[in-house]
Amino acid sequence: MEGKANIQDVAKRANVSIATVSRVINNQGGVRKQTEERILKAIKDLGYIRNAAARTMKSKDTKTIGVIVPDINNPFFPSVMAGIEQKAREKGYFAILSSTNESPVVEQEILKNFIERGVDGVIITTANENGDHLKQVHEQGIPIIAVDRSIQYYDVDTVLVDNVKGSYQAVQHMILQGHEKIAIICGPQNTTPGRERFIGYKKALEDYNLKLDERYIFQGDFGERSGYQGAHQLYSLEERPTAIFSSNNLMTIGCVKAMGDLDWKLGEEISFFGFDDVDIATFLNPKLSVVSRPMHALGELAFQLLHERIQFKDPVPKREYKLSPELIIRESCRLRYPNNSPDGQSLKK
Amino acid sequence: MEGKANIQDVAKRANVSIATVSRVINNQGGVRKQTEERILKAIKDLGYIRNAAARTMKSKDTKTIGVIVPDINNPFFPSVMAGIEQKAREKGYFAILSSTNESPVVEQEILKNFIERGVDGVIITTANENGDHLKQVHEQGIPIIAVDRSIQYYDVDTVLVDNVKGSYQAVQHMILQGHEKIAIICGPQNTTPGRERFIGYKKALEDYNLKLDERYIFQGDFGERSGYQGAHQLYSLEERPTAIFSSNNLMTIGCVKAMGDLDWKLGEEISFFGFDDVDIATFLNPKLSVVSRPMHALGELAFQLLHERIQFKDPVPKREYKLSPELIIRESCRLRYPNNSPDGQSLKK
DNA sequence: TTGAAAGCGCTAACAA
DNA sequence: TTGTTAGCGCTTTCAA
Repeated sequence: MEGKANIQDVAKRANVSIATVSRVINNQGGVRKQTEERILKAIKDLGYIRNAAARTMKSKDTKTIGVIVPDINNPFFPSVMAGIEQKAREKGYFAILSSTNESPVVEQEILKNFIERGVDGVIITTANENGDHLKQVHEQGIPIIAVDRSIQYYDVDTVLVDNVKGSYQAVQHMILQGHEKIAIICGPQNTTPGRERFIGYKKALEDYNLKLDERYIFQGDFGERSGYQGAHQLYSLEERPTAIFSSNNLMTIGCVKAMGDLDWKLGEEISFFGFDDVDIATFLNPKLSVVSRPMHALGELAFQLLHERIQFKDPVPKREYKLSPELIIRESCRLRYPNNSPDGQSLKK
Repeated sequence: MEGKANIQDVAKRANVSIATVSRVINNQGGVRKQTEERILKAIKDLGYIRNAAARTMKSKDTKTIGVIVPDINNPFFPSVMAGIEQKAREKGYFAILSSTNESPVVEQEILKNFIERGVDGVIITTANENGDHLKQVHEQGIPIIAVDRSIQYYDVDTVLVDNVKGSYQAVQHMILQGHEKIAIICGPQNTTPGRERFIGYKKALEDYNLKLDERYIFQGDFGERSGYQGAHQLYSLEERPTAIFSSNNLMTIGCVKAMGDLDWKLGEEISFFGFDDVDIATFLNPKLSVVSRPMHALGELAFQLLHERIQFKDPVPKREYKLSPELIIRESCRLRYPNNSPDGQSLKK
């Protein structure tokens, strides 16, 4: 049947009022079995599909949540999104996904669009942690969950990975392997993960009485290219580091690429630890040691929190979750002084 | 200001009628400058954001397109999506993205949801090429563009990669390198790429008078695991192939992993060519030769076609585009008989 | 240049 | 168990 039938058409064809049709559509009961069947048949015959816009105008909620990520090409985000989507579908919600390309302007637009569409909630990894632009969302009474990056200027439920812990442990591992000249390729310091991973790095050095050396700190932007540049810069140092910690997946890839180009022997001349597991990790020789994040779980938890907020509008205080990352020790971080100091004992605090 | 202002509130505050406010919101002109400014101020003061649902009810179009992919974790799709999104944003459209996990049932649901929401068009890589489930969309007069996988039972604009050509050239390359026992790890034969890449493989063998050998054909499902299994199976053969062609990125990864585990020396004992470029390609030694697809362009073109369909509703006949893949010859396919037949001359047709 | 008013398709309160 | 009806917030004639 030609589409575009509306509730009127169905009512007419089934010889009932639109109210009755509405009852059937929404499974509200209170309709005689016989009538219901007639209506169901009419719906099928007409190929009727209810108009969400009209429905939303009355009932307010849309059963839709908006999801915003900064970079859809970073495999981390599709994984998180998959987690969100799965849980959302289970609860009868529908997720609409958007990527900002790290542009706060685009993020603004998307957010506005989300409000226009009346999403019931928003899950966001923001391109602008300042958070001013989220105020409008908040004012509309739309709950927000921050994932992976927190929001500064007001309280939002937040789901993070314990970045400090992850990078601390990674750097600690390097130290215990005897490394002292440990470089870091940082992420942007205006992002939670960028900042926190740097903090973990500094803390580990401090705890083991290694002093921070500016030369070994490279400011990257979480992009592959900056990882590549970072490795180059560190290689050009007169006194090269013996180990490098990379703050995320893409920079790890760039970094390892550079090492190949520079013929900087991974595992021999330069040890390595990366935040985020990557496809290439197990294909390299030596295999990359990494800090791995529970991406799917991150997404699931985010939706769960959002769902609670949507259902119980009461102003529960802000909640913050930190999921633990997992250290995956493979082969790229080798003992620094195989003869002198087999396990770095002398360095223990 | 507390949100949820509507056009009424704005009108009241600006001392005009809602019609005038509407004119300003939609930039229709015909409003005195002074009045417009008053209205703009009211909008700002009230934090007014127009209600898309109400708007849609009148004006029909939503400036929204729906995008469906089968597997958001396959990096191919995020790239395509990025292409779509970019073009869409340029034209003032908003893309809502969904992943089906290769489930036709989920795809159905999503499609229905898209119709309910009144999307202006759909771009889809279907999990069910049969296409019956798309009829309802078609009947609503919503244009559809198929990407990467075609639709069988009725005419839809389609954007594909020239799979036959790509795999033909890859296999041809292997043949010219002197290989005769060339295995293929196939994709599902009920998908366009799966079928077509197999066809290219067969055609190349035929053209060079090599006969098809059942033992060298492994049926995979485009997932990493099946690539892994494929390599294992081929390795277990009494008479092993000397070269393998893998039909997509994920299976390539699985395949190479297996080779590592089996200590099947890539490039020496076994040559390799894969469809789709992958991150790991240039990190392996030897580097992987691959057929690369123009993913971003695929997405851009898809949106462009869709946009045309949305604007000019006239029934233009179905169009089908095939973008050419690119052969990236790196190192994983080596000469088979370095002494006897240096460049495969004797095999030329 | 502005305003009044008729719906768009639906839900839900109230009536029967 | 079913029907009548009043909006939801907006766009868009038509009139002024």
